[in-house]
Amino acid sequence: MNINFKKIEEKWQKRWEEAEIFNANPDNREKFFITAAFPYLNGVLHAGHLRTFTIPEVMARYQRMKDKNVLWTFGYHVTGTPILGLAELIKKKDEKTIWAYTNLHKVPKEDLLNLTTPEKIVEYFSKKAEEAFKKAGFSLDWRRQFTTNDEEFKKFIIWQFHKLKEKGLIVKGSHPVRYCPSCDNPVEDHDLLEGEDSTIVEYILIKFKMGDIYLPAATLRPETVFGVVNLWVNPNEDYVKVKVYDEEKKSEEIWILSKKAMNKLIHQNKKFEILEEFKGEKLVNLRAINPITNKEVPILPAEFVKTTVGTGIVMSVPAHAPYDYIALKDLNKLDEVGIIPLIKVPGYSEYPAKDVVEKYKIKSQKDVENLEKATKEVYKAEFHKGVLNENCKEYAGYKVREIKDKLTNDLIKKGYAEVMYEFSVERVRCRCGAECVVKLVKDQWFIKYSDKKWKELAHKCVDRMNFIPENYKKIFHEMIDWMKDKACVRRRGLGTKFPFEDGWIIESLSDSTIYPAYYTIVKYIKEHNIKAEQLTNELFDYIFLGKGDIEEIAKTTNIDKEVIENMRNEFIYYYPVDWRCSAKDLVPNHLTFYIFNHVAIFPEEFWPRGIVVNGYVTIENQKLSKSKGPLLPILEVVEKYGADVGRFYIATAAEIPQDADIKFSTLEKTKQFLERFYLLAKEIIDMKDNKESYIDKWLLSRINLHIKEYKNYMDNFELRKAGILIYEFLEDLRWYKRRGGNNKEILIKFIETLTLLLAPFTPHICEEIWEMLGKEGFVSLAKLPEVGEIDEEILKGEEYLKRLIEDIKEIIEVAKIKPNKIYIYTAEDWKCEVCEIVNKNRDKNVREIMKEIMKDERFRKKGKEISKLLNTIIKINAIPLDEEKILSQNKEFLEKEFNAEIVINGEDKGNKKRFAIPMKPAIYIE
RNA sequence: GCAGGGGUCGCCAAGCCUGGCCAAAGGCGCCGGACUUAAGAUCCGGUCCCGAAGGGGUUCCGGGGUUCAAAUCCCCGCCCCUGCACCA
Repeated sequence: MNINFKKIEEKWQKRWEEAEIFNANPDNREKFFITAAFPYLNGVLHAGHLRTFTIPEVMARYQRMKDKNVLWTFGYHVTGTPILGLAELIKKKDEKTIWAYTNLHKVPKEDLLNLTTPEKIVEYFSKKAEEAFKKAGFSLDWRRQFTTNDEEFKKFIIWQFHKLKEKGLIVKGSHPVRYCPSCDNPVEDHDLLEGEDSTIVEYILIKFKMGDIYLPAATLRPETVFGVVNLWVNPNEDYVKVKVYDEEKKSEEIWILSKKAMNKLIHQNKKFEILEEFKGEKLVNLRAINPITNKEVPILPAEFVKTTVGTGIVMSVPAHAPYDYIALKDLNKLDEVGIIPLIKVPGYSEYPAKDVVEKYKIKSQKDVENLEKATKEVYKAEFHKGVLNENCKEYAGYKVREIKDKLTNDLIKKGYAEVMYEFSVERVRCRCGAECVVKLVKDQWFIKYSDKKWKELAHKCVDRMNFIPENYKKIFHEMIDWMKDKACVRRRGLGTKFPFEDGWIIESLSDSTIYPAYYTIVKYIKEHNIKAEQLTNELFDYIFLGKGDIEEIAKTTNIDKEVIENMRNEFIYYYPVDWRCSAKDLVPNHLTFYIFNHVAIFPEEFWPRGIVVNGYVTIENQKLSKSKGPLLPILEVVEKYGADVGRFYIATAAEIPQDADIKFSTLEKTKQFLERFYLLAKEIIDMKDNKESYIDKWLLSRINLHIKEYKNYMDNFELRKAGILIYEFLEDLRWYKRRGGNNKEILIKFIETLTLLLAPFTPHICEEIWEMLGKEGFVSLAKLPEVGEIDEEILKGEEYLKRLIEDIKEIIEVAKIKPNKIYIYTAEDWKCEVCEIVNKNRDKNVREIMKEIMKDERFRKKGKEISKLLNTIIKINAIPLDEEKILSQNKEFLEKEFNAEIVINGEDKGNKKRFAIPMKPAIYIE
């Protein structure tokens, strides 16, 4: 029973292409614009792409069958550094790269060694991607393809940046990066030997004063500044007195801090001139003034002070920091310097630090293990539940977590404090072996995502958008709140030249935010051979914003007025994007930028309408990896299992938000399933009989019920549920046959429906069957079936029979009887009446239903019995049915099933009749 | 740390929002049967424990609670995964 899927697929792909049926042009139908985040082309399309792209592909086909005018297309992302880096690695014949690309990406070695420039790589992999899309049967409009390195597209990006700049959203500033001083370069995760998962943490330096000298105390808890009773230094470490020049503030000050800290701050916009070097002990017992409280405090020695973190100067807050508390006790100074409570925390005394030191039985500052635990506990409790007390001046009464940011900003604004960046882990090392530092990059260009007004617009957009799954609405709101300014230019890589300063290239996440708009017009640019230099800012203003004088623009750009008008109209027709689909990794970056940039540039009617976020893909429980594998290229799936199999499997392997695990054995099963479907269709088409029977109506009802459910599922992107429904169809067919159904007319309707519903998932095999059914035209363009009559009673009747069969079977098995005669007794009338009352009061709860029943005096007499009955009726969800009629109609069927005589409501054998309940008849077997 | 997702009867995985057709769908695996020369495929049945009458018992990470009724709602705790940006 080998079916040549490959041949079928090629046949239909060719026909689709010849007929150009997926090319989209505006007309008077309702439009549907769906997009997926385009792929980055530093390799072949793999199983992850297959999932993320099959979701919109299936949806595009579904909507097309709902008679929508669907725009569905793709571009390629090529800007940035990875492709550049790949070209260099290939040129160098890097062993690991060669291995990965020949074995995982399946690039023949002779081809691979040729890919020594970014341009060649883009050309090669874009061809491969196109081949993969085509062989997977994607219904794309191929006239709209482009890459982000096309000169025409770059003009679009330049226009976008002008729009942002006009609104004041492109700004210059500095920002911290991980940096290797030895390589003199920022380092990315994969450049690191150690400390890959480190993040950059902001320490606050509170500048204590000693005359005109500052001692910057580094802290993560600036809110405790009100409770400082002394400062700590490490007596054995090296400290320096320095002249500090701040390059940003252009100011000069004298500081004392550890030598190590100075060496770090060199990278953070500061220049130093050493005036004096000494050991920490020299500072001991000097006094310094807290700039916030003006309180003078002594400087004391402590060994726990590390100079690898912070400045080597630490504020001491014994009420809330276990280290400080125990160190003061060690020195026997606690009484002398005092202890100031600041934060009230439920479950702790005035001095939480004291509580935990006692709780963990900490005896000295050398007990680091317990001190860490204690510190964590106090910090957590105080941050989450703590409220600042009256010692905290204007911040009194606020919760720590609410006021912390404001307090910090206030301190900085007033000049009492500065920011110092540190890694979250102690050691971060570059591949070259050198220790990395946090460097503050100067004169960097940013997109000002921190802008409050901008954020408000983004929130407004999110409020109106649809999200699949729904909880992403909340997540996007949070993303918008957390968004900081993003550096938008780089020195290296492919991409658009930054229009406002030479030497920069627009960073690749920033050049891919509003490109779906470009899809709507790129076909005109290609068709009319429009050159990059013709694509002026004024032209884009007109097309996307309706601004400017078209006559003028036509003249200056030398583009036909009509063409410009068409572009404008096509944009208006298809925009906004109805759904944007992506895997969840793009949520905190691309998808959020997508929203931001749309609301900044376009009027409200063109803001995004919806986002679909899908989970990841694993293969036999292994994460995908472009460099280590597994990868499973789309082309390999298509080759080994067939396009339809791959599509159906991946689209239904998991619900959208869940991660999907690809299992080869299940893929194999899917293949068998599709083969069965095809053979079944063939069998039905070849049928000669046309026997009508009672069960026909049941099957029709089931078909209609499934059509209805299918549409509900598909409209909500519940592809897995829609897929499972297809299997239910086959189960229905089994029951239909078992009940003696064999009506060709009905079965043709059955297979026709199934073909239509499967077509978005498995279009090739469906086209083939559609043709076998003698239908005109492509199933891809056919209309979905309407929902016909659903006869609830006949559905319930069959369900009743199924349940009865189950019951009888169970008795036979447990009692180990071989039945000769089966007696079936339906419930007495009064029980059916109760059942009816229950069904009429579905919306009420049990107690209320009981009240309703007890209105009748006859029932009141049977109080106890009724309450039991009521529970059972609810539990088995019984509805009133003419059971006796169903039984007698199907007596023959039951007799055949059990090979025994069936007696309906006959002599009460074994005193069983009294057990009968609506939809659960009593049974006696002999 | 912050945020999000998750822990279900061998495995995978529904259900949870909207409590009661939930001993809990479906698939895989396993066991038995039909078909077949055989294999595969397909079909029928079984797969927590007990049971010679459709029943009973014990289950949905652990512990409390709400309710006539909890896998589902609430509280506390444990464990796992992902993201935290300048990188596509």
